[in-house]
Amino acid sequence: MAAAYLEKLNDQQKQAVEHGVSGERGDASRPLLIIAGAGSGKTNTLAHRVAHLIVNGADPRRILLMTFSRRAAAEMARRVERICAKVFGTSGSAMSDALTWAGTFHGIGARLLRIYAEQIGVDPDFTIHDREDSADLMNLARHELGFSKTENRFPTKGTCLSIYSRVVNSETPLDEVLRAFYPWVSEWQAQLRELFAAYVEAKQAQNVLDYDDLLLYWAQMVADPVLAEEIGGRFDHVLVDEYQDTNRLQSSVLLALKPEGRGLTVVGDDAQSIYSFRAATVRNILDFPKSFTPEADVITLDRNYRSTQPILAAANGVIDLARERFTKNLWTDRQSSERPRLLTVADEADQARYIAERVLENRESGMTLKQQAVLFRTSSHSGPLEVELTRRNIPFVKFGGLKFLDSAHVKDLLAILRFSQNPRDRVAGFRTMQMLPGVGPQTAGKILDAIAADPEPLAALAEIPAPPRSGEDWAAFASLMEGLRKGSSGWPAEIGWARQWYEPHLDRIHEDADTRKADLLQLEQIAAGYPSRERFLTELTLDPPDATSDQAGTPLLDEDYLILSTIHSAKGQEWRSVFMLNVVDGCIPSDLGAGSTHELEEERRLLYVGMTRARDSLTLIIPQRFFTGGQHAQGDRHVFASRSRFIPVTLLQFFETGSWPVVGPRATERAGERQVRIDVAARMRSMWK
DNA sequence: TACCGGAGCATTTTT
DNA sequence: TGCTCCGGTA
Repeated sequence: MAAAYLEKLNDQQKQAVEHGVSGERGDASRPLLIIAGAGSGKTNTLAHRVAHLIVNGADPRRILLMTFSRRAAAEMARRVERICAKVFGTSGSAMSDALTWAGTFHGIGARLLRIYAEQIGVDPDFTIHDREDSADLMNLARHELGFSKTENRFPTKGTCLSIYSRVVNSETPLDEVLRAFYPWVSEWQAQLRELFAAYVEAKQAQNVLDYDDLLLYWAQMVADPVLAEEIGGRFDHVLVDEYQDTNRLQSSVLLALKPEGRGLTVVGDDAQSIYSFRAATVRNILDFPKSFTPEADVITLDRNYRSTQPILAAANGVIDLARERFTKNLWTDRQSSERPRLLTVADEADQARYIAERVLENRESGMTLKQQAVLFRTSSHSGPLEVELTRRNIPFVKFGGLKFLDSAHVKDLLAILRFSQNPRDRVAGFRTMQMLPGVGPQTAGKILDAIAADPEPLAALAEIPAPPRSGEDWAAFASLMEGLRKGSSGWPAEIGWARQWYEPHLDRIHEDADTRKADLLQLEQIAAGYPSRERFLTELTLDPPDATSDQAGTPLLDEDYLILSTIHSAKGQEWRSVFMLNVVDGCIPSDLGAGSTHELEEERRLLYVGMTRARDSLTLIIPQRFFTGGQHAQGDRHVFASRSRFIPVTLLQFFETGSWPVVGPRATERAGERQVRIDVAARMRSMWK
């Protein structure tokens, strides 16, 4: 009976896959917690479990699979499909569309909200604000309430939004949140409450939802017993990945969906919890078993298939020093004589040179660039390295940090589309109007007020007399919006229209209009992949393209490139060779994260997560001296750094320590490089010719 | 009322 | 450093 695809799994994995499926019917509904250490084949196990459910008769359309990112969901669906294809023969590919409910918490939430919108009094045409939009709206409310001109400085829009978000996501009262995380703004508690009330009202009046609302409204829906049963009843099985990085609001949703835990499986690793800044709490995973009677079953996967034994030993050493440990040490039988390297270099420039050289050496010996990755705590840490890689023509793609969507021109174009999708969306409208010459905040506000009352606001736009200084641009704008309202030309032609209207304004507003135009063309390409404007806007907000490459535009799918990534974005991934930048106090742990023990412990786990991404080779680099962002405007801009406190002397035994460059023949080599540097200037100049 | 320039300030990680 | 806010000017 045992299916062939189960044979490659180890006993624990097999147990996790078969739990409640192959055995007695009676325990089929028992909730399950899988504690899966780094590299323990977690994704594979979960995929097998889903496939196994399907093979044993579960309806894939009634399986809800929630992962941390869309990318992870897609990967999971792909694997499930492959396993099923083997079992069912060729017809397996037919089920690729069948696993329809795979996505992130936020994505699934958005989808359910559109379905049940009418029942809960929400207009299904709502648009979704990303972080920046939310901050802008918060700012509008902040200004209207007069908090921007207080004697003592009122917290900035970003801080206000963070506080609001944490209150919502952690289901904790405002005063507690302020006390624990924002003690310096506690004097503003009353005003913040007022601000948040205004913010919520504004969102509702404008028919927009922010990220938190997608969870919050979902939680509200399932707080109603009838709706809870209806929505919960859509799914026979609910599986959640990366459970250690969910917050209380998410666990509330989950428990309301499946109060008895029937068909519920969650997977995670408390040692890899690194999202508490987003109100994720490790308590979710720890308290999961006891949330049910009888308690959920727990299966632990502690065999690591990824890293060599010396790498694992070092990583275990780091996490062993954690203040609280809840789980296991990982083990492996992948022997190797190569210990991870702990390398001291003079500064960030040397760090960059070293990596460039090593990466090329590795490639010479047959390791592609894609099999190598450079990880760092903070997106900006990779700056000098990016310069060095560009100089040497080493292609790379960077994950994390600033995104494509954050650039002003892309946001402009999206604002036009969003405004036409939902004319009540004030942030989008504001932004759109102000692209017109001679239209500033005042005029934009007045126009928006004037059309808001009309049942067809965009149609009303045509009736409005052109603002005095907008001249002929107004007519073109009005006809564009009219066209977008009617949707007569369809998707994706609409985005082309909007772009053509926008381009002259782009030329006027920005110096470097040409590179920006290329971005817009790329956006148009991406847009073509979506069936409708609404889907495009929603999914782009929920799942922004997360990579930026040095060659803007071309999707580098076939080419070879080096991976640069923040540690956060590296979650769940692995590479043969991993380099970690700036393993020094102040970077890991980050100065900002070293406040409470809580935060400090998370920084430690961050280092652990980074180290456990490596398969064969791991190098931690310690620049002794580096530039700071310029905090000390007049003072010394160099900072002398020391090895991260997470690697105390007692752990040095796990590493091969050394420094670079090695004195001697290398010196001439470096002198040679310096001459090459002149080329950079030449390249810069040639950009303008 | 739009827009420009200067001053002052905060400063990570992401759905 | 790069962004936001503020005040002066057209």
